[in-house]
Amino acid sequence: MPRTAEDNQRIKDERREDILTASRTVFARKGLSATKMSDIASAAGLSYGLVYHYFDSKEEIFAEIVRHAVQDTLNFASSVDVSDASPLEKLRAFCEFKIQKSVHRPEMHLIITQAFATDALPPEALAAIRQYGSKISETVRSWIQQGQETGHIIEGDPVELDMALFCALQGLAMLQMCSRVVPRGMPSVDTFLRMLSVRGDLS
Amino acid sequence: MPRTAEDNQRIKDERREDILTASRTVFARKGLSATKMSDIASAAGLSYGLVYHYFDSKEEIFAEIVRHAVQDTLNFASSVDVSDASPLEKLRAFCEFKIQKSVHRPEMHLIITQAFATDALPPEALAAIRQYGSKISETVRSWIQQGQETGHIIEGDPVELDMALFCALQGLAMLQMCSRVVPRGMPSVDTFLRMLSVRGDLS
DNA sequence: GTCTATACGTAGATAGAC
DNA sequence: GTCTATCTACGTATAGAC
Repeated sequence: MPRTAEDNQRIKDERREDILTASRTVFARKGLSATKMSDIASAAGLSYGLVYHYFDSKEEIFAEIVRHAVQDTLNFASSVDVSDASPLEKLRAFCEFKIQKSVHRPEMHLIITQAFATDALPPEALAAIRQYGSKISETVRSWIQQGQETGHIIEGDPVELDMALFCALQGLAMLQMCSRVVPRGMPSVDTFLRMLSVRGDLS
Repeated sequence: MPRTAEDNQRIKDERREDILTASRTVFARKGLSATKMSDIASAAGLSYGLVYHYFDSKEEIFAEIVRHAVQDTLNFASSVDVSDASPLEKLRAFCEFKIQKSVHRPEMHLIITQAFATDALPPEALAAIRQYGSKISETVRSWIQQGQETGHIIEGDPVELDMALFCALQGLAMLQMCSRVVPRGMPSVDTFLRMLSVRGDLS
């Protein structure tokens, strides 16, 4: 009994997902240019040529991963933004999200950063990245400003505070990726939030 | 009048330094594997083949840069360590050093990190890197512990606090490297130190 | 849909001229 | 000491067999 068109489509979707999943680790570990298509193929358990059946090029895979990662974070930030939580709670939720991602999928954040730094990247992926950067920091900054108005976030330039938080989260993803195990003594959300919160608001 | 042996030696030293300086930027920007020898050559204003007169391979240049950067930071940390400053002041001095380096030579910190992450690296460079990681964090951790004993640093696992600080500094270098200009609103030392210091010890 | 074999280009490294 | 020309290896992408 031959496979139906639906079966084929399902296989195709699965393979695409396999490739993307495998690529995430390899890209984060070795970077875009150092990653060979053969690396991806073997990581995904596929033959070399087959990868080209699903993606036109290495850069296309990279761009796709970036798109997904960006969308993921943006979605979460938006859902938090429209919630009725307090500004500090929103910041906490966002940090927890990023930290959790850093632990379980450190590739994500790191690949986004690579995309920022790298030169040779498809224009579409670059556009997504730019949007991500401005949109996220814009949102986080608004939380900080609201918190300052209610007196739960310390005074100071929101841009600076936003950057400080970004740096901490960024560095965490980096650290997580380098040390290939989950190290004991991971920084807690509270430690990071101490940079922003007014004395006494955290335990 | 022919050049003396000293002249030749001086020229040789200068060229080596030229190559290293030029390489730092390129490596940080593009990563080890994406960097071509031709990139380095043109960045240094030299011909392609000449680079091989001074270095045997691309990896050797990279390793040399890493060694320098590591030594630089280690030296500073040691000099601070033996000073009679308070633990919090030592931490502040170290942060200021790293932040300043991040601003003026963001390549440094970023290249060290790359070296951590990358797989294909000369064994010697790897050894230097490992030493760096353990030595630095060991020193910083000792400052944190001393500060906790004198009551100027908050209670908590020193390993965790050390990591948090490391993340922030790490992320800053990354950010600095990605946004190719010196952005307004750079995080201040105080903001980072708020993660560690007891309430009221900072302005 | 999946694989292996091949053509093409590019980058690392060397040799030899000036 | 400095350059250009060349050899070689490897990685991308494609073509064609199963």
